[in-house]
Amino acid sequence: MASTSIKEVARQAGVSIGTVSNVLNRPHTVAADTRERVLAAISALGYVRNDSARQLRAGRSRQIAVVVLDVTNPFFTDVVTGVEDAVTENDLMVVVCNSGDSEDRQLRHLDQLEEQRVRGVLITPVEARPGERIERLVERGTPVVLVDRGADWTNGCRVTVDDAMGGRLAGEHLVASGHARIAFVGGPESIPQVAERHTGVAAAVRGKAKLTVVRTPHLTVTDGRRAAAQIAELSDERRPTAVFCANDLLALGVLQEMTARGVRVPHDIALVGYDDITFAAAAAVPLSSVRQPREQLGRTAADLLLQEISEGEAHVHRHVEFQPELVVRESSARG
Amino acid sequence: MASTSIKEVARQAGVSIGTVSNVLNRPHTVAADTRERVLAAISALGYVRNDSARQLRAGRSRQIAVVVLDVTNPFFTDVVTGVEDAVTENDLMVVVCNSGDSEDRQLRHLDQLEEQRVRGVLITPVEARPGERIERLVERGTPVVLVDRGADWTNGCRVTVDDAMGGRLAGEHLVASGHARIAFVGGPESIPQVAERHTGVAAAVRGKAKLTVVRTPHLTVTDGRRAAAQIAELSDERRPTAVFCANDLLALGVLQEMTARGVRVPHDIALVGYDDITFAAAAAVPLSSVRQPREQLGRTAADLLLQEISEGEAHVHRHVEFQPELVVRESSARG
DNA sequence: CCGTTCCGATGAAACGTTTCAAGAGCTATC
DNA sequence: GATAGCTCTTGAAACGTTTCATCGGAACGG
Repeated sequence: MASTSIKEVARQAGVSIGTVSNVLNRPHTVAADTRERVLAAISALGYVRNDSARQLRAGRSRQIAVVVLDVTNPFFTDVVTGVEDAVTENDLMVVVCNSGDSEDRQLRHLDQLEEQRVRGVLITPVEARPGERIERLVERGTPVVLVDRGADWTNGCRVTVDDAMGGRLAGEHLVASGHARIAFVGGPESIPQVAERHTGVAAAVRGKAKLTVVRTPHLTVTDGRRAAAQIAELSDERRPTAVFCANDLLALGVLQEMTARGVRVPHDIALVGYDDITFAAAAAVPLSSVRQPREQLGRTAADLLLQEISEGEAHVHRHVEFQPELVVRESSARG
Repeated sequence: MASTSIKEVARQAGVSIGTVSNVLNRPHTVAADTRERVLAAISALGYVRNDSARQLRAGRSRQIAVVVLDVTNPFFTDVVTGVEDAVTENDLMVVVCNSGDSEDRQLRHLDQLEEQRVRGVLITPVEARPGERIERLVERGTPVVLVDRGADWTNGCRVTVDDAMGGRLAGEHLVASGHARIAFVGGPESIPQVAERHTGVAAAVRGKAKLTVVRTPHLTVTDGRRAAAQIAELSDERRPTAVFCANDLLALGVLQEMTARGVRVPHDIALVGYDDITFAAAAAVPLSSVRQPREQLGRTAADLLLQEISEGEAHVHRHVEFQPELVVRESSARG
């Protein structure tokens, strides 16, 4: 309980505390028998290093932080997995913080993290672009890498996925499949990702098919069902023969509502989602979807951070953009 | 970059460091104008408290850790959310560690956490019951609460969900719906949860219906499809009219395969899953499922830990068991 | 036998807080 | 005008490491 310190280890082993420290940090500089004695004392006393003291002396911690928007969102948990992969070799530790989409909690986490002198921060900020708090963090010398956020931010590295390209891929696929009337389901446009995906599909379709837009208040299954109901009620000659949704939840909702109404997917209407969540492949009709390299996003973000940490002043910020990939499944197979 | 210390704040404000510390920790004991001066200096210099020094002095940290089996599993992320809810009021911080089902990583995390002198640990250990490392942690005075693990462990608090009861609920529901031949799909039995759910359904069904067991190597959608194929190929008089799956992924697989084979759910075969993951309600045929109070599990675990922390020696370990709840949806509606 | 070199161990300083006994300066009381 | 009792501030010690200059002694060369 009363945690034993290096001092007691030293006494027990009959050496000075400097020697114990050497055993811990530079074992080769210590004579073999002394080392043995110290190690014996350590395990006899159940000594555990005190990281606070260590950090205090070192002036910095050995942790990097990932601040995610929402731990319950598979996108972010996959990113975290990628980060952990990249970091494990270095003797750094990853701490995961959840802002839960609350600016207040994000703030509290950043305060805490700065007090802990973390070596760096990977963050998808609640706001579309990093606010004053994050800028201050950077200014004071903590490297920050932005994940999937912050167009035209230049004070740090960024990793993003090309959402316009994702929209384009979906659009091109549907046009190539011969669809002349296509709907884009998604919203609100204030989410940059949604707007970009829209832009992308619009560009791909332009001049080749008619694009209808169905706005949704959010990106949920329920909103998808509502949008599908709207679409299903259009007259035959106006009803699109293909739907591209801004994410998979919407697409699942669309699928569900269409099935309930006897509209067959893909026979009567083709369907493409976005994100390729685990359940896309497992849906009643396996869902075509645009996949983002989530783990790689995390891995790369972590690599950039590690580079910035090791390069110090010499570091030049970089922006890495990933290309998404279209996964074609039954829901958009040529009927 | 060179983080400013309390000392420079003191100099800038023309007071002693003790006074600065007082402004930070007991503002009311400091004269108003002095306080103002100090606060001005703090913001002018961009001073950020050094948590390591603080902790070193205090002898303990202000963090509690949650070590989860798998961050990408929605079960655990919901538990984490519950923990965060419970902890926010206290000025403790939650750090999330992911053992990724690897004993090695779990070990590394526990070592790190102990060096950091965390106040307590919430953990679902990789092993079925806490191993030597966890016992040592407890012995040395770090409170540990086990989440959904560790039958008959007495060295700390535990929270669990009554899996046998979950199985029983599903079984009773299906029997009450008039099914005479029921299948249990799941495996491996070495997972305590699977075995308990099996026991529960067996008890509920005994004497009222015939229970067939279809073993699966894992708990995935693919395994569910395979199991469904086996079931679909039985002769009409032997084929069960209802299936209870050990988790929702299996159930989704079963649903998919049945649909593909033209077997209608629930008309030809009823289906009940376990976990009530988000996508259970969003499946092509909304899935009946046994729901576990995931967030509450986390909240309660955190509460127990906080109690143990505050009660100290006087603390008596407790075991809280939650009852799951059956959510009936279309997949098991009376045909 | 002396000077040099090398190996290993030592002791003290430093990191940035918090805490607490003690002191300084006032006011109120007698 | 001395005493006591305030309020506010101070200075020093302590927390447990790491680091680094220093030192003792052995080995070695001349």
